[in-house]
Amino acid sequence: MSRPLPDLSIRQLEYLVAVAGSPTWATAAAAVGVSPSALSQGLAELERRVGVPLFDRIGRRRVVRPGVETVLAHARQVVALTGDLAEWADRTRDGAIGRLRVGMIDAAVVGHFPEVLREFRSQHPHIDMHLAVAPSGSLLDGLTAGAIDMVVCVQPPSPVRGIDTVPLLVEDLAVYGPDERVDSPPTDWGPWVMFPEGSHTRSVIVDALRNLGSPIEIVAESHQPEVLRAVVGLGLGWTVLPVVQGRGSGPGLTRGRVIACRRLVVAKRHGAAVVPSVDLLERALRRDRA
Amino acid sequence: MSRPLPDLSIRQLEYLVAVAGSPTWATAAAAVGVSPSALSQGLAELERRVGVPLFDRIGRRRVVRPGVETVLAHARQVVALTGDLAEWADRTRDGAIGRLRVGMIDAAVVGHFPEVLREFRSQHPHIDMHLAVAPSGSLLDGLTAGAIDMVVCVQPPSPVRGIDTVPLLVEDLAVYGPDERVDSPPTDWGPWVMFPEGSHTRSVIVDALRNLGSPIEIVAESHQPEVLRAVVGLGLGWTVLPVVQGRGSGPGLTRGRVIACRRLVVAKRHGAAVVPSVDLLERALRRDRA
DNA sequence: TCTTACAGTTAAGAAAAACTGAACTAGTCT
DNA sequence: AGACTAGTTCAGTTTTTCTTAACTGTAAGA
Repeated sequence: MSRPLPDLSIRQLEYLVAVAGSPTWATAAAAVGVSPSALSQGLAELERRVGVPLFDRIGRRRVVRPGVETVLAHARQVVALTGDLAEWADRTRDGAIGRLRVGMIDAAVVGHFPEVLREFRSQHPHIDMHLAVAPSGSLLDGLTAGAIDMVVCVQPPSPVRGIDTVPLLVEDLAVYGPDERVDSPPTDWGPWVMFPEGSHTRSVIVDALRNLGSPIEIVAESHQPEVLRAVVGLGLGWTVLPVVQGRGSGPGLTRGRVIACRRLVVAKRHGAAVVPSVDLLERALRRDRA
Repeated sequence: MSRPLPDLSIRQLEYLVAVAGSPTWATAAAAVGVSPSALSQGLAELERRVGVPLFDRIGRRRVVRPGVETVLAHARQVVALTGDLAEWADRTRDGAIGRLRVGMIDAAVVGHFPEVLREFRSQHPHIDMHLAVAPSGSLLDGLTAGAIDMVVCVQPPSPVRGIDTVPLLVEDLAVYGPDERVDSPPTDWGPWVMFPEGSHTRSVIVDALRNLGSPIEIVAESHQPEVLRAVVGLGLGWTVLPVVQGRGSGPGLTRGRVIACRRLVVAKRHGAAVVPSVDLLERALRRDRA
């Protein structure tokens, strides 16, 4: 049943609406901002394409025939819908509305950017924003799968296919131990309580410790810094944490030297279109860093 | 508020709908019957005009972004509306539906074309038909005013500005008198009961009588032939009627010679578009005459 | 009746848009 | 690696649409 649709242009439908609402075609032409000739030709073309006579000549002017309200109604409706779409596009383009699926690691959410996120939320209430907090690896999985539009995570040890990363900030990783032994030489450190195997941060840490000559014995693992801190507090071992998550020292938790740093990046799908709302958030994050 | 609307073409919206419903753009291109290249360029243009990114690249294929359902919904709606319009146009074009405002003089309705009208009505039940029955003069007024699309009436004595007439049929006008005196010489005829001043038929009749040398004294007037016949039956005078309306002779009503003829014409506004439903009726009338 | 003004159309040419086929780029599959 | 394939870009052609200018037909004054 899909015979070729008449290829009416929005422009022509606009002409028709304008003509129906103007005393004379010349004024209608002025209203839509074209020459009377263009209007005349455009409407002739519209009439030809619809294949049904649309106008009557009355004296020296032409009027929309009674009996073609169907067409006129169609024109009005399409023009109105297009107007709505244009408005939607305008607002979407400057980020006033839109959909935003972000993934961030915990440190970014609670450590670095809580204020940025709060402010973004209040300044763009019409952006439909979802925030996924998870380890870098699963965030990047979500990104490739298309469930997330933008990720703030630890720079992957090796580039990931289909994902572009841009540096965002560098943060220090410090040793945390149960007491002042944290100031002893690295060879005396440990055992360790650490992020699980596969964690980007863990690979950074393990590399650094190896370089320092520290023995690497791991007695507990968790993705949650709070858990790691607590375990250290129980005296079961040492850990290495981003300083934003170490919160200085405390009872049973003493901060030692900075032994490495990890790079947080903004990751997006390779070739992903620039979406205003996403772009807006990324700018906000970078602005905060500066 | 009337910033220029984006000039989206129906065609481009069709592309979008096709792409959303096809596994691959190539198949979508085939579905709408254009080359993949055309589809690609068309959609790129659409995206440019809307001003908002519409697609994501996933692997080597492109998919409609989540978040632009707004645009997709708009496209679907407009395409559907256009389909409806196309269907309406098809049916209107071959006269299956439409609006039809006809004016006819009484003789045409009850004398010449009752069968044609009845059949037309039953064969085209979806044509919204209105029939106005009135004297020729007021029908033509209605025609110029645009209230009527087509008129069957007596040919006006002189051409009417803005109205085109095409002959339809010629009918005889006969003298009717109270008794066999109708066969006497014209100089003995009368007095007359006649259509009112201004009637086209009356001017035809008066001309004919004058040529025959009959005295023209008018004692009663009516637009209604039944009334004229009745008045003649009462013995108040003579009349001249189209033979279809004299219905032969009767008590107190004797038919005499044919003294003139009047031309019925089909009248339309000058420059009026050919509307299928109107055209259809006119053809039916002419077919009946042949 | 002649002139003038006006509403809309037609004509000619320029500019923009859309299409096709061919060459090309970049993921995917084997 | 090599063949394949989805989609894009390019070049050239056709189609559409616009502008200006000349033209037709109607209305309105003088």
